[in-house]
Amino acid sequence: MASRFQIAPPSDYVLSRDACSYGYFLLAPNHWDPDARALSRVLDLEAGPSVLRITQGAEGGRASPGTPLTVRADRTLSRAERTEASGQISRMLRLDEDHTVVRGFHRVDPRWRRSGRGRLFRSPTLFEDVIKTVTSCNVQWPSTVHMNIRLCDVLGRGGAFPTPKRLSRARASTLRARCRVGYRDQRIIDLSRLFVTGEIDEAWLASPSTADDDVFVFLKGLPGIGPYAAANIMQLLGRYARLPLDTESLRHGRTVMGIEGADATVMRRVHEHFAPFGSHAFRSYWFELWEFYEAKAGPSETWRARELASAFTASNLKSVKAPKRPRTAPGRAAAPRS
DNA sequence: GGTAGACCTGGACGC
DNA sequence: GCGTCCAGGTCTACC
Repeated sequence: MASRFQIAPPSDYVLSRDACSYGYFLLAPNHWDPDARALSRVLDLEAGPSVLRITQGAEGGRASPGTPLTVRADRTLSRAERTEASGQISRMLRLDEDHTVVRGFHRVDPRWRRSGRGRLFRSPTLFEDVIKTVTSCNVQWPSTVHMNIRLCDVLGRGGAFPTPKRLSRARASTLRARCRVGYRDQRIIDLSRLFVTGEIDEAWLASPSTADDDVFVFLKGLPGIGPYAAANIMQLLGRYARLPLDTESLRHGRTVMGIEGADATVMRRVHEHFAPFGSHAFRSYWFELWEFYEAKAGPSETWRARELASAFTASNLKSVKAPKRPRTAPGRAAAPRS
């Protein structure tokens, strides 16, 4: 018999808004159903994989903020498995960030107060976040989508994302030939081994007593992790002060912010622009980018992964004009959302 | 410390 | 359908 249980989210939580807030919600094994407003994925739990489906209120309807999340599993889960699943779902949906955290962000950047945006989707585990970040480097979005589908199909139990143990035992040739990860093959295996041996310590990385700079230096020393990937993993850890600047930042700087000049100049000015947002810098930066993507492809809660993949190639993005919105620095009046 | 080139895949384009 | 070019971040060798 299937299991069903509920999770109480923060009082301002809206699943369709807060889950559809970062590209990883479109990457396997995650599946967002825009019609039902439901997030499904396989979790590799103690007794084996289980397909979980998360909804808020009536399927397909608009739930009011804070409505309990309903989780349905395709098999009976033990009490321990329900606890395990709840913990992973909480991490994925950032249920640890209550309304006071989001309000704090809106005080610094009031542009997002009306929509309520503030939380960013991530993976159920740090390991999955790190590997997904590696698959997003040096490729365009469709390749990232395909690499994650193949990793789950080839190496995940029952379609789940592969565990560190399984990936650490994989052959580089399998990763390259069947998962199409290219030169990332050995780096992914090496990263997985570091998780298995405990040399990557999530508790230390996530601890408020660990300085951002120390985390950044540590991450940058990992195989396959450079400055961009390290900064991205930091935001996935909930450390939002540093920006993962990449070619998308250049495009945003030029087309949306109107910055001219050489790449290094644009990068520096993008960094300077968001620095005043302090510990919320990445949120401000990201929701500007997200608004641009929504101007191109419609509201993110309507996106379908496979249809969307082709829309997010560099050539397509370059051809789209940015939404018009006055840029706002911290403390200034909020611009109305279009 | 800064720079150039290799790494690999898949999309775009020309024929 | 095939071949070529290009985009993308990290790593290594070299200056």
